[in-house]
Amino acid sequence: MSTTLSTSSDDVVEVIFEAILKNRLNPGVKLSEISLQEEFGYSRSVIRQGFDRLVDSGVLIHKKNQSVRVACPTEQETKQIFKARKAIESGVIMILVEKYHNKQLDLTEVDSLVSKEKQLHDSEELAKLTRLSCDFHLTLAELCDNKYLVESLKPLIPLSALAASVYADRESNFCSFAEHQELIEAIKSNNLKKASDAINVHLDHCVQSLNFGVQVKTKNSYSHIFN
Amino acid sequence: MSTTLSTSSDDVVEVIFEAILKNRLNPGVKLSEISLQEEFGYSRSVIRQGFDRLVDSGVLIHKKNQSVRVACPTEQETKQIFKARKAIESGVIMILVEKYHNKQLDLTEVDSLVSKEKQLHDSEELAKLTRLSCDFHLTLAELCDNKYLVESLKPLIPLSALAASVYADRESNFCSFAEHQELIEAIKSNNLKKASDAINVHLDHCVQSLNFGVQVKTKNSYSHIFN
DNA sequence: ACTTAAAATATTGTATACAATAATTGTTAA
DNA sequence: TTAACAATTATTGTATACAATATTTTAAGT
Repeated sequence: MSTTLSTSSDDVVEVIFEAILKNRLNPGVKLSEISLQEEFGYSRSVIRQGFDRLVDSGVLIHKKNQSVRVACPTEQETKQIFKARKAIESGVIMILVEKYHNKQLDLTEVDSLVSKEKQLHDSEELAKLTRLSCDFHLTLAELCDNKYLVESLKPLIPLSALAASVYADRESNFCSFAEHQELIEAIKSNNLKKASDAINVHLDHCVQSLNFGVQVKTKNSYSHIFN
Repeated sequence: MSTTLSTSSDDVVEVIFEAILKNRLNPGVKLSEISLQEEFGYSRSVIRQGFDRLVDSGVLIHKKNQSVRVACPTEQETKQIFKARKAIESGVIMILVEKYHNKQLDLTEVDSLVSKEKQLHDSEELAKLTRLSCDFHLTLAELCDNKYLVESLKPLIPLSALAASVYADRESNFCSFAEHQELIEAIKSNNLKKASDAINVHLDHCVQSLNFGVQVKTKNSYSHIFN
């Protein structure tokens, strides 16, 4: 839930979210307040405000008297994240089906998102794809016109991206645009059951595509990752 | 999502949540940092950290350069809050039905919560009832063993309590313990459909019991509400 | 070379100072 | 009395200082 009028710490939150979605900030990376002070031009207190909010959402981890670190979801946490997403996003889809049925829903934005995904997929630019597929899920939530639902989902998206950056290998089809397309078609078909199944299957597939056997490796440097 | 090791601002968050659930802090009440400084014994920076987190969750409202205020959900916001809850709590119930079916769920805690609710209802101590019915819903979420789901639901509970304190009149049966009992029975019957319907109907009833015609009145003083 | 311990450095936790802004009070005029 | 405006007070937004804690480096001993 953002403050009614934007404050400086919003920048910090936004930039770090963005860096995670762009795969610039990797799981486990340490972020010290004074270092980022130079990066942002704000004083430590402002940086810290942003950190606190990110810690609250689970995207940063904070142990007392230690620097915050980018979260590195375990296998169990990843499964929890997607279970929570299934709950929230099932609700999102239910609302959207109803809205669509009542002709109160404009899907052109998501349609174009999906076709952009297809383009990037075909041109094999995988780095940017993560970003787009995150946008897809968040945009669906935003179309519900329910800020509480959006705020519930919001932290789970970068967390999912972090999980993917740890456990998804190159050839794994982590968050398939084809399934996004099917989901939209299901909504358009006014078929609640079909749409509901589609989102649940899609999110299950996300988890199934991950390889939890990999050795988790964390990086420590973070220069030039915020622009 | 709490910090891994607890910090001082946790106290602030906890105490304010508590005060709302106990109906001590009413919607619209202004909270200044320096005033609460004396109340808590922490310095302004710590109070502010707590405020920031509560603003993030939507429980406090913050406009730039003005004191934070306890949220006062509008009719539309209240409906959004309960729509979001339906999404999240439907997911909660699905998980619990599965867990119960696999004999991995111990319901004694919620059973005793419901019977306490019944006792309070019979003795007509309505003030404490709000607190218990909030606990009921949060406890169900906690039984899922999914911190993300719990954190999604957590801010919606005090927001619901605030909505109730504005729109529920004395005789309205806002969050009926009888329906809580039915919900638990449905889970125990291993009937997913029945349980899923029960939570949706219950949350719909909560909204329907509210009277949005009332004149919203906000208080301004807040002495002796935190203990 | 390797381990351990101590010293030095860096970073966080909290309090506080000061400027910018909002809220309040007081005064004057109609 | 009431309304409008000015002066005062109170409160927030941000930066910074200092103590407490963690991390890193250095040095000594084996």
